[in-house]
Amino acid sequence: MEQPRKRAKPGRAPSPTGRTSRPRQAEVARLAGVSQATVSLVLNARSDGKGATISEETRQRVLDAARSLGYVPDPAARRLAAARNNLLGVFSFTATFPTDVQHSYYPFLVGVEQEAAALGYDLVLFTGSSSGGAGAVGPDALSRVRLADGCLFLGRHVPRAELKRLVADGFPVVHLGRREELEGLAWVGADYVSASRDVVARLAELGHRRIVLVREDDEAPASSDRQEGFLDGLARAGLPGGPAAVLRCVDPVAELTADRVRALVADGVTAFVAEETDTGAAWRAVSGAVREAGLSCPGDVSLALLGSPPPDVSREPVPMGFEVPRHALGAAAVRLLAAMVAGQEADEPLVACEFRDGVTAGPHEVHLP
Amino acid sequence: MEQPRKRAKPGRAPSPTGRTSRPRQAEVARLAGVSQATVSLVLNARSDGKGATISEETRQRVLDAARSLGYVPDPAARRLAAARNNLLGVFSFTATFPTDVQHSYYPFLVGVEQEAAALGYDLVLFTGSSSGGAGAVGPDALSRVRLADGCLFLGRHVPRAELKRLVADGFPVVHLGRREELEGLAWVGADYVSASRDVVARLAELGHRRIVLVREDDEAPASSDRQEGFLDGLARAGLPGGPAAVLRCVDPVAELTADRVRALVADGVTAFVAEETDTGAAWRAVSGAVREAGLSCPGDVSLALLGSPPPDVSREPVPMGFEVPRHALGAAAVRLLAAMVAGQEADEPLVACEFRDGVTAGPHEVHLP
DNA sequence: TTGTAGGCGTTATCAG
DNA sequence: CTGATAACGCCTACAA
Repeated sequence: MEQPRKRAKPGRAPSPTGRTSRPRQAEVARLAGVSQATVSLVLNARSDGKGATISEETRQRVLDAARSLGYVPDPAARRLAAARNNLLGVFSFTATFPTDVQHSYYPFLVGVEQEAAALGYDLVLFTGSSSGGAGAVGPDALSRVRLADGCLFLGRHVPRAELKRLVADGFPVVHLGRREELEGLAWVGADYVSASRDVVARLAELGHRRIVLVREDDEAPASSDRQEGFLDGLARAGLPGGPAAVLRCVDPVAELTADRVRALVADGVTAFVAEETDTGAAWRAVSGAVREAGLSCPGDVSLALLGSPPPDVSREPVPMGFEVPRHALGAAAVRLLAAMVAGQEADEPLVACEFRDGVTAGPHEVHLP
Repeated sequence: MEQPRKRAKPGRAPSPTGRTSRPRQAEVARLAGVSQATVSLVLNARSDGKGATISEETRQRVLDAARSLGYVPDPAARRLAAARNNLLGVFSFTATFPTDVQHSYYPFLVGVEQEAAALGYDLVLFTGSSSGGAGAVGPDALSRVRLADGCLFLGRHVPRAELKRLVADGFPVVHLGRREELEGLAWVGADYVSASRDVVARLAELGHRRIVLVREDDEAPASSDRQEGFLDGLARAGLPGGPAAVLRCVDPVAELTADRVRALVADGVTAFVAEETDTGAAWRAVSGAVREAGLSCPGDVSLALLGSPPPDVSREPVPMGFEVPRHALGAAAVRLLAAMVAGQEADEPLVACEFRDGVTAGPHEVHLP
């Protein structure tokens, strides 16, 4: 029976570039006088002692041969055989690198990259979420992410149906930012509740007895969390809470006039806490109104900001408050994703924010009657 | 004759999670009631009319099956079979997202992402170049990039041997930034020569007859290019060039004193041109010394900066000069890389800089004797 | 201790 | 028009 002859270049279009092929394990094996499998064994010697059943002499011969040939394993083949490609996806619903740096995911990506590197993963950036790029825009645009071992999602407007499908299929998915509406979707977020509570606690510690929160009129989880923590902080300090402690403004800058601030202060308020938003309106309103009212900041009243100051006012005095740990969030998301990819069901949804002393809050001396 | 039975999970550790593995072409085929090969044919339908010998009905069945299964081709397998990935690699020799945003590749990446999206490629960020991550630091660290169809390299310190290997093997590689030392390495860079020449031309047009360049004492291609363009600009305008027109400083801020500026002006110099460097020292020195010398800027002398002003002086008057088109550079690099991947030998190494009028240069009235 | 024999998922060729 | 089938380069259970 005649063996079918090997085709010269079977199933392969002639390489357009005349690519010279690199040495493979088979050639190393030939040079070392061993089998290809042995080469593989030697090259992937388990560092954990186990399975290292290769004679030192053979080992050296193989190593020498590999070196002299300049052998380098083919990553594609390696990954194919390992049924895993060490790739984590990153999918954002706006351009990952928007022209407007302010709105970018950059700070998160710093953490994402670092942690991915530490864990031995490379990153796939799926493009065209906005720009209408790589994946045809069809309803299965999201499906491209399956090429990675798992995928990280950033951004607000997530196509629920698509994502649900991925989750249902058991594809490892992590969302950066709290997102509890979607059953079974893993996420990591910042612990705004604790952080806000801590800020209030610190103000109380400084002697403040009447503290108000200035927030915008939206229903984002990030806002509710802060309010919850704020009110909880008041309660724990035995301070008056309730609706009176919260100023909910549609347009903070317009509504929080100098007069209003003066009235509040006259009424006994000694500290203002602003929530952080995209626009930074709440903080801008508070600090502006206080200044206009002619009140000195750490002296007459104390201010705090539940988040990071907007970049364009970064030259102003640093407000007491907390930093959203964007690096840490990115890193945590990657850790969680990697755990899911590895089949462990670890979860670490909430990441602590870092308290920031700042210079806008000081002790409040209780005035004697 | 008994066929050897397939092992259940041959050569593969039992999946710890029992995670459902990604669907393969075989399953799509089964669902569609065709052979796996047919699936492959349908999915890679040649757009160039040829070989599209598949009945429309079958085609649809296959497509539907693939969609309903969420099928996505395995990039590793695809690569291994000598096809394309639709993946472009990005490899930087420092962290791609460094903590210090100033030194980041962000502006380039904006262009890279946009162009990749437009061309239908996703991006693979190879991590750990610095952080010692994914690819163990071995000599084969670079070779991971072979998973992609081609790779973009950013950064100064490139392991020459490794890169050379990739290039020699015909793997499509593009370096972002001029790099002619390495034979055969494709690159894209900014056209500093033309841009600098244009700045001089503009100054000459404004009536300036004695113009000097202040540069630092390094040998970076970016510096030499600017000087070359500067001198060429002088020559074309029929102005005095030669070494006298170039102030080469080891420490510009220290060497370019107010006195020296005064002396130069007394000698007939009416315009100063500073090169752009990492530190921005040349520009800082020039603008500082002129100010100290009590000279008004667009009035007494004109200034120009061959590049973008350092961010920390961005509130100062915008200097005449040019912008390094970082977006465009990133985009051009991707275009070139994509062309190489497609087997075309296109090249567009030099990208034009954008002239910036600024407010630091004005007409020079020739004083009557 | 080493060699043998699949098989990972795709692509492309070649007979039916 | 479709179904086998042979690689691609590597990994590993199992036999010798």
